Amino acid sequence: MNKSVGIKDVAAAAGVSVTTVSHVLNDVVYARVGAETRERVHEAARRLGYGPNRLAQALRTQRSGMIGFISEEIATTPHAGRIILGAEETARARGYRIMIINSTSTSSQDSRENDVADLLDRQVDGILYATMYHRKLVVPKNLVGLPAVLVDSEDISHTVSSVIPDEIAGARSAVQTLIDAGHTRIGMLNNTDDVPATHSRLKAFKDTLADAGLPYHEELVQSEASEVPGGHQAALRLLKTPSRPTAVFCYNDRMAMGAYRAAGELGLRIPDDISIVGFDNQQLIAENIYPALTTVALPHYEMGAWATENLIDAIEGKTDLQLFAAHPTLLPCPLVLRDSVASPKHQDASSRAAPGSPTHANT
Amino acid sequence: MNKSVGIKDVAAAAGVSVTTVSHVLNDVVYARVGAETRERVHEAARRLGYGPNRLAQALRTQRSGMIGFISEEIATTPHAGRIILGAEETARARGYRIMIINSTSTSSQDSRENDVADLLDRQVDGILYATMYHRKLVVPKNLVGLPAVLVDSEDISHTVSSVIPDEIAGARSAVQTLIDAGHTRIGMLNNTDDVPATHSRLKAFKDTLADAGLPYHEELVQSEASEVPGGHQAALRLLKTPSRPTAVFCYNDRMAMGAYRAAGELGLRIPDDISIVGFDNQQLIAENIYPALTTVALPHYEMGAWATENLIDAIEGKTDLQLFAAHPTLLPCPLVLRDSVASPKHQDASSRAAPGSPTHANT
DNA sequence: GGACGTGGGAGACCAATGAACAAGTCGGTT
DNA sequence: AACCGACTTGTTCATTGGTCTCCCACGTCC
Repeated sequence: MNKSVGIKDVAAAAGVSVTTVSHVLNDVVYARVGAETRERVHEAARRLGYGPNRLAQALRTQRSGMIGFISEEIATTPHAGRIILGAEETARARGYRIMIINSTSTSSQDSRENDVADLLDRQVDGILYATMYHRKLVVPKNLVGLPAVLVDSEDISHTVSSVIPDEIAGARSAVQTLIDAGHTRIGMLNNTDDVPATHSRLKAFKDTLADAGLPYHEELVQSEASEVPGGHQAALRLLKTPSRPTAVFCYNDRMAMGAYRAAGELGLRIPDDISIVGFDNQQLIAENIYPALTTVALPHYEMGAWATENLIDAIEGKTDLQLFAAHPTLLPCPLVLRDSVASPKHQDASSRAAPGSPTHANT
Repeated sequence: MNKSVGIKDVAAAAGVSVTTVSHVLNDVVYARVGAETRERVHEAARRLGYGPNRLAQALRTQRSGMIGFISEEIATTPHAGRIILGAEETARARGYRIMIINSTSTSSQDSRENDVADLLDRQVDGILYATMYHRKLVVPKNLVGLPAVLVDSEDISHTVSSVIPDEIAGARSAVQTLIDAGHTRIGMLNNTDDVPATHSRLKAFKDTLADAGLPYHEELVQSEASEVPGGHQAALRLLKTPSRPTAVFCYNDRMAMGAYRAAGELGLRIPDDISIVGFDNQQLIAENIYPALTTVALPHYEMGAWATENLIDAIEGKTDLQLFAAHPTLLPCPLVLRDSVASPKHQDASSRAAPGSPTHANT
């Protein structure tokens, strides 16, 4: 096409050397250039529509202004988009761009190392490594020593810094909002996978109950696969216990969706007969089921932003990421209030709605 | 850190010149290098873990191997992830990488041009421009003439090639599946926005009815905002008409979700009393509502892949994108069969389920 | 006439590619 | 015996688009 304009075109147009053009356009402090020459250069650059070739620049300065972003399963979860967005926006604000590589949670350690090497060949200044849910992983070994931050996961050996959601605090606030509404018999629908969230959310559940002086019974926690059918099954078991809880804290929004169905089948209205809170704030679900679900948001955007901000600080020598490596940084999980929580009806806990009685369907 | 190895390190290790290393590593056809030397070079490169500096390479060859991806609202729709994934995977398979820039549908024409210029400064070989839903747009003027493909939108002036979903065929197959199940009174819940999909899906609805010799009545189409509440309202109107349809084609899955709620409230079971088909195949909804929703999938992954494949072909001179510019390329929208469609019960159409009768909740 | 200040340029360098050229070998020719 | 290609095997050098470290020319001042 139209041969793109280079610095030498600007130099010729302004009648100066390329060195001078570089000096004025980069505002080099030690450069001594007359005001009039300066103006000529700027004018010529503007007129020709000059933009520096970032590759040539990168080659010389050893700084590409590019950040590699390795993400597992970019597409399987809407959350990934939020992380990318957080990373992209803060990177851009600081003059960096994001180069994306998609990986899978099942890919071999070798292939992970290749992804890193690949990015390194392209001279990225740093690497963001994101997983699709919070977990502990062994990082590719060529990642250590580099400016790098893990997003939504922890390095099992604690050599790479990382940022994760504060599950405990988030789960506590979810349970607390139930307690604050006056509930004293609260159940939980938990996940069966051995991931950090399963344990932290359960621990937060127990601790919050204990702090409030509320009793905890084994049968109040029912576990199943963390999908809608699992939530449905677990909720059915939970809601059929002799002393039915008046509120349920769900491992995630999908299980909560299953709980909605179970409640509907048992003729229980939400939130009148039973309050429900979820986790994850998957908008498509939480906003759209009826009544809208009160849940805990995962700070995906914020994690992407935090990781990028600190990665760039490290790249620019303003921070030492090693300082963060020992412990993951925790970001708050804010409670999102919607319509699925209410005060329990003050009547004898044994008075149950007759199954099959007229009721609104919960969608 | 460890000074990364360059071609000259390999050259030194193998006892040859850098040119020779370049020649053997790139398998340059006209290079005459002895087999033994070749082996020495390969061995040295392997031993040192050499990988070429892609930036230097790009500078010299005027080909960066990078594709710019401008996406509107990366995070607002899960669909964007599928497009990115399709683009990333096919790009990677061909040795290219994706550089992402997030834009917004509200950003000014100037800012769009800046995004393109930005990518150009970084020497991308081509540009993918994706929107979050199918629409017509005026492209940044510095995009024309470049290797570029629009994903999920059309250039209003038809100068840039693009790929979009085949809405018509997709909608037809949705309606047809209802007809094939034996339905003769079919309603539609449509969107109120003036976007291409609103018109194509309606047209496909009417045409398919006509082709099957089925009558079309105005009151069979109810329009509202294309979200759950809109679907709920529109479905309520539609299902309360004197001659209630036995099947409903919904503009999208969110409206279908609203229809589920309306059906539940009216004591209508899906699919026994009413069959429903959606559009979009938003997995979080379609797979999780009860019963699972039969719907039409939008080929996001495929559009990303097609666009990238053809963009790279154009970059490599194997294709002329101008050939595609006049008409957008249509990709099929496959029907995804789940559980929300059944044959209508063969009884008098006036026998209605009594509202409020015992029923499963539809979640 | 040396020191100093001002305005600007030459040329190396970053890590590669690629066109042109050079050195060594060998068989054949005159 | 000397020379002449032809072939093999590598190397030299310019180039890509910038940045950056000197360096130089010219005035001026004391």
